[in-house]
Amino acid sequence: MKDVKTNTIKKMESLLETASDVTRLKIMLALLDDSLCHCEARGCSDCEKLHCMIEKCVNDLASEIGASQSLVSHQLKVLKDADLVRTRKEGTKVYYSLKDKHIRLLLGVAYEHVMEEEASND
Amino acid sequence: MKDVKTNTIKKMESLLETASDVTRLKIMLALLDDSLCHCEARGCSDCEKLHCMIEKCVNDLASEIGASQSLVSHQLKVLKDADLVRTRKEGTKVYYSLKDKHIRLLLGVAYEHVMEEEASND
DNA sequence: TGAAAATATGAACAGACATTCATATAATAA
DNA sequence: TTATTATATGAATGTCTGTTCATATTTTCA
Repeated sequence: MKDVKTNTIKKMESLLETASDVTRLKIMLALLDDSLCHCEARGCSDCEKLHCMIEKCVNDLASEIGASQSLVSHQLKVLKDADLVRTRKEGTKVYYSLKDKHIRLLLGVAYEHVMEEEASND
Repeated sequence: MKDVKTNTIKKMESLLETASDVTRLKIMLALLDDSLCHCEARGCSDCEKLHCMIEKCVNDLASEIGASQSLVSHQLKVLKDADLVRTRKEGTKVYYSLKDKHIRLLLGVAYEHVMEEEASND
């Protein structure tokens, strides 16, 4: 990890920057929900036991996290442009899901860090 | 991962936000450098094989990443306030090191995501 | 065709933030 | 003490970004 190229660091910044927003985190956590896994039915290839990927449309995400349709759509565009989510169109609806296991890992690491911090002190 | 508390999400945002800056990433990557490990000599307890933790003082970090002393000090304060680094004072010098393995993991996941992305396309 | 549903987009504003410059503080040595 | 080294801090500035509101686009169905 010694000589990391400037361009690589910029891409790391972009990834973390995109992930570091409450609204976008709520969206991604909603897409990380492990209680509603339909991976097998959808033929998902890189499903993991506890961090299973699901997909939800814009309005459902908006009502689930309690934000306006416009805001969610704006932030989904940010997530899409940064390649953190993928889309699937069906009629008038657009279903969003997390891009790959790196994103799930990133959320998992951040989550565990916060949880351990909460458990240890303050 | 279904019902994540608002406060937990805010802490996740704070962690990721703190990590998502080129200058701070350069600093942390400099502290992740695996070629200068002195962990055993320092009695480091949570050292890992390839991601060994080291410590460096402010001026050394500044010259290593090519930034001003003031900027590095400012950003180190941000990292310290967010609990991503720890400090050790020795005379007039202050040595900084990464806080724990979660931070190393976070950097590792972000790094691998970018590297795989670079390898696969664009 | 027109209406309705779902999503996307553009403009605008307020608040936050990274960087620089100058200066202050702390610790050591002479 | 004074000088020097190392680090921290305050103010100022320019830029970026999250959110809202209004509106546009796209698709389906009658």
